[in-house]
Amino acid sequence: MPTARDTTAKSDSAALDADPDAAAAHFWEMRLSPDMLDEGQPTPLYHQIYMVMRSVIEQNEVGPGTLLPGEQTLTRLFAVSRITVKRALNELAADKLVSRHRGRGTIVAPRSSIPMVRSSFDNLIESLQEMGLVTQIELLEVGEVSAGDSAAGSLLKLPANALLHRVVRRRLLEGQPLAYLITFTPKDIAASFSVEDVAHKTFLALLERAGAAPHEAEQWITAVAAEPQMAAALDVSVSAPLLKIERIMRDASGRPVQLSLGYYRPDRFQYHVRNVTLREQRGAALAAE
Amino acid sequence: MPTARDTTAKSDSAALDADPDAAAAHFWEMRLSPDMLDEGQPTPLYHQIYMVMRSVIEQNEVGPGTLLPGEQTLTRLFAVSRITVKRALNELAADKLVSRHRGRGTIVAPRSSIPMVRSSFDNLIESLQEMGLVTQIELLEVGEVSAGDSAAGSLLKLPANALLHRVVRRRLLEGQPLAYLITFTPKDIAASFSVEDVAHKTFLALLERAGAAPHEAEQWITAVAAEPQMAAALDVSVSAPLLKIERIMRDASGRPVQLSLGYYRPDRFQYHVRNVTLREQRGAALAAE
DNA sequence: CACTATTTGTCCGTATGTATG
DNA sequence: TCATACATACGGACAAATAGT
Repeated sequence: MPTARDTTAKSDSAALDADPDAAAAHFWEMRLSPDMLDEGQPTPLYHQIYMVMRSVIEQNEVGPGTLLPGEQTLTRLFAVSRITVKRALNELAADKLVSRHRGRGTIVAPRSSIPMVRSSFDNLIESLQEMGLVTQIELLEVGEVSAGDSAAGSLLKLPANALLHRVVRRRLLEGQPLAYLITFTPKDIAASFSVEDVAHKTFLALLERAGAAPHEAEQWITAVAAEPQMAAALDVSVSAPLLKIERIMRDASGRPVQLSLGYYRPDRFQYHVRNVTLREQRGAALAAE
Repeated sequence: MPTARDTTAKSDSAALDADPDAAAAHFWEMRLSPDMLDEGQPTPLYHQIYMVMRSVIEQNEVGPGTLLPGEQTLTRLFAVSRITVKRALNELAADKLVSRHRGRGTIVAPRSSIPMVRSSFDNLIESLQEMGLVTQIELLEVGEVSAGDSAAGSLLKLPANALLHRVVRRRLLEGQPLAYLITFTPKDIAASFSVEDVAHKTFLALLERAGAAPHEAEQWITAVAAEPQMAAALDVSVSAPLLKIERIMRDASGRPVQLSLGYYRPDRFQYHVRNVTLREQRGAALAAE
């Protein structure tokens, strides 16, 4: 992780320890290469380079203030023309990820520093406050849909002519968009929910009041590209990656009482699993093989 | 799901039930629209259309034998020129997802039916076989990196001059790309790993042999956009959403013994969590509020 | 202060790819 | 299929700003 003027920078090579600039150069030589790009892809080269550089910055491989290699150097490292490199760097600048100045170079911009939520579902009682208090809810839509018109109907195991209570909300973290949440509840359970209720009370409380207290839950976690609607609500670009958490909650009798679809900004929310025990962890290890 | 000559086709509208062709037309009218394309994106329009149609086919929204709308119709639905639609359909044909015949139209090809893996880490001993036997591993890279040159070093809590054993692999499911896996192991633990070992044995076995049997694991799950390299390996386009699972494994003494970064195709892998108990589930419910 | 090396900005001409009608 | 327009990518050239000598 080379920093612009960091005389304490270390490296594996003793020769590089003395010279921080050489250490930084070594870092980029190792990190960037022409085979990170693919001519066969329909995506333009400048955007592929943009993706690589953005990843380096967002994954904190280089810190704010770091001087990126010059256009000439990147031209050599990626084996493309200078115009192509320039365009990639300009896209980074347009996204405020770097700042560019003639004669000075391209410098990694300071972090926006919006805190990240790490939701762990094995000890969430503690992070409950972090999650519940620092974040706000915005009610976007309330309405009804036919079970037959929505994939939610079959997941909740309802006949096609049944009605579903549908709520769309947005969760904010420190005033910044965090998640886009769609909740489906069977009409008979949601009959007593008023708009006021939905806007101000938790669904957990409402479900308990309706005599449909959740007893178990099942979740599927995956990644999706942001569709225009949620992209606008979450202030990301269309097709940006989002973490999707689909959850079905059932009551003590096993009847599905709620389906929720949550779309989370990955830069502000991570799903955390810890203390995987040995038995599970053997599975986890195998899955990573 | 309209099928070419399926008189039993159903729809939410009674009027459409009588005419299967009208029902199919209605399906496509609802499913496709110009909003699904983004002129502002660097990805060419023909490829965006290709992605949309491929998704429709691979998600089983239409079955094999289904007649796709003609080029004229797609030209209208997507609001692009006929040549652009033609190119998208030709790419689908090149991928053997459809067959095209003059005068007949474009027909969805029989399924290769790539199953989806649902990795649940609470009962993985059973799906262990599913995961271990049905999938294959390809070794892409083996090498060493300096801890200081990689973010992995600090995560494994190693000094900057320490060495890391780095392995890049690809996991295939039924011959199709499933995951791109990068594994970092401290050099002292990995000293006994040969290339043969890495290519044919599980890391779990190798770690146990090296006296660094994993005892606990911690995971972070998030979504990222595919970089060019992993996009090529996973056969997705650059910037496609991928599920990222970062995992640190520690031995009984708490020392980190391995860091693995897994990038999974969301259409072939989902992280599944079930049987969330009441205490956890109250937290889960709140997080979704 | 000038001089120089470095770095980004701008412009040209050309070839190919993308998209329209 | 053709003609047209714009985007992408290349190589090259020169100008303008910056930092160090």
